[in-house]
Amino acid sequence: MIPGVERGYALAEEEQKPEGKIYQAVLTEEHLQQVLAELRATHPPSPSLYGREGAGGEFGFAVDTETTSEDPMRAELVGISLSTKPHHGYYIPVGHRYIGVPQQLPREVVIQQLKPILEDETIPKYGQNIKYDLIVLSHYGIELKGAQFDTMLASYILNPSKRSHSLDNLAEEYLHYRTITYKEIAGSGAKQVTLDLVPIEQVSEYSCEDADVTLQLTHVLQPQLAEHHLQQLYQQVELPLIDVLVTMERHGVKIDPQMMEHLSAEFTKQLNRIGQEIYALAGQELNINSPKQLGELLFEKLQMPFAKKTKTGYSTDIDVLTDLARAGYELPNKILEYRQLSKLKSTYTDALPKQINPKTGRIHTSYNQTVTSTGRLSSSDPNLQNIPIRTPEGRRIRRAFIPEDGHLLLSADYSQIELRILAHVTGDAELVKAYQHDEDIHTKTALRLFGLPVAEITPNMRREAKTVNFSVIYGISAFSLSKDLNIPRKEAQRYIDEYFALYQGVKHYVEDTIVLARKQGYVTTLLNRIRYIPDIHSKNANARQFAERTAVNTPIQGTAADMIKLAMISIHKKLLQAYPDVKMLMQVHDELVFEVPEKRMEAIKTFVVSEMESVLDLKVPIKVDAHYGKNWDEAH
DNA sequence: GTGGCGTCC
DNA sequence: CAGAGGGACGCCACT
Repeated sequence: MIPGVERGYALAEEEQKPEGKIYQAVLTEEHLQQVLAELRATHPPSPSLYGREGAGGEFGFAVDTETTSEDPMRAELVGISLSTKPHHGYYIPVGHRYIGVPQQLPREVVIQQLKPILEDETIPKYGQNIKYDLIVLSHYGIELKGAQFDTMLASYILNPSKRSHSLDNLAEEYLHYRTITYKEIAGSGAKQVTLDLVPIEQVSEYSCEDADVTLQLTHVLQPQLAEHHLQQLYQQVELPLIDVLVTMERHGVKIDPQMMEHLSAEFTKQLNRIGQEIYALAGQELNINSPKQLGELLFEKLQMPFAKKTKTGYSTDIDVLTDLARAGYELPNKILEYRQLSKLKSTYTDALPKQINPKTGRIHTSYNQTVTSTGRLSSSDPNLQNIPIRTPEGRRIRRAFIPEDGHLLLSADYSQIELRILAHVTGDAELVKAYQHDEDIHTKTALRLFGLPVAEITPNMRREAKTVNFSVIYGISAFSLSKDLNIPRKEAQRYIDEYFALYQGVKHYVEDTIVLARKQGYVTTLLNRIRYIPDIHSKNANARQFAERTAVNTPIQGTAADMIKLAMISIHKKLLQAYPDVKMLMQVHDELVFEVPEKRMEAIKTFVVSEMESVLDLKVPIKVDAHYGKNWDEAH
């Protein structure tokens, strides 16, 4: 704790909340009716005000749910807090269950009474990470509508690179107010308990404060969005995306746990076999999963030449082991094989079945909308955006992702989306022309790199050109490209030079973007998503170059993120109306996966492709590939 | 909790 | 001369 600053109190004298009972626990029917009347009274006076820009915060109320779990798909409702004006809050406990708990209003009654207000779209609601509350409330028959402001999303849109957008941090930053933390009322570590076991008086103070702070933050953040011209991105993209993500997360995806178990058993056998081979070659037993022990074995006991070091010792990563294998050593290959299987088993075939929700029998990832600096989504618990696909063993894991009976999986992915956006953003004549004429961009680059006619371009030349095409987006160096392609550094540099000689618009874009980032301190995407690049002025050359690559990459990656978000929103709205039995299941950055009734597949496929391709009008055509099948692997 | 490593786009 | 690829999440070992 910071000396002199007690939790729950303002940091500065003038910021202190007024004295008096302003946070109230609601325990009687009479009190509840009073609260409901107050909530209804927050209705905007005229329908024309609803949804009007700038109306946020003037009417409506903040809402927050307290539950027994961080995972909304497993959470049970403990209480609901509401705030209609700053420094005021109500907490309605419905699920506390400790010895000596006072009489609470029956949950069913509270739900039934709150439902019409929470579902009234014309009454604005404010929340912090309101996606969570939407999912929890849905399990009690409430489809919250009118969610007009999410403070976490607003903070993210204002500055996506911040490490945290938690309410505690937002309160401190924007209100200079230190909130009661979750740990302070629930404990931490082994002593942590769920909120249903914490006294109502304590949870009431905590929860009312959260609703209160959320309301206050809405007043502060809403004008800031307007100032930074971020309202459109917020209203047109991030806010409507919440409903899409809620639907996806709630529905979940089906996996075949038996198939996973079978794979795990098979991997175990192979791991044992390869492990024995490794021990034999090593002349000792060791923990192959320990980079430390592995480094000591390879570079001390066996005296292999070490290529690079980490902060803590020898590096034993895939590059190092591959180089050693190329040099003729047998052991590194075995270790690589072991590593791959070990990864697949521990991260996927062992872990995924444990994530099956017992109530739904499906896997419900969490899509986080406020993590990445570029505007992409991330996925966790479990992460469904890094399911293997490259190797045959990996693809077997994808085969365990299956549709509901009578359905098929449809996968639709943007073809070369970042290169197409590069063409649009840079306006490069050659790139634009190539895409407008539907040419093979990798072959086109290969023609230049190798100075040969089309007929003489080998698949390997095209592959190398493909690597160059993609590497440019990331701002790769000749050093890394040479390692990637296993070619001399000079040759790699020649590739890069030839690339920029052909695509001069890209060269100019790279230069101009760095200059612009220096001048304004940030870069933006097509939809005006912003990312600050403070290190662009760093005197540390490394940090500065990193910042320059970031500045160049972010508008590309971020615009691709904008595009697929728009597509998700559009598809969601139209699907809900026309085909409610079609479900969007997953997003993997440039891919959307759907669960589709077999009979409807052809129509849906055509619809999805058309929506994804047309959601933004760029200088170049956008192409989407779509496939379907009985599992996620087949759908590729 | 941190670092190394590996999976994805 | 060192460091030299954008964005994520999760598992394991080790401290």
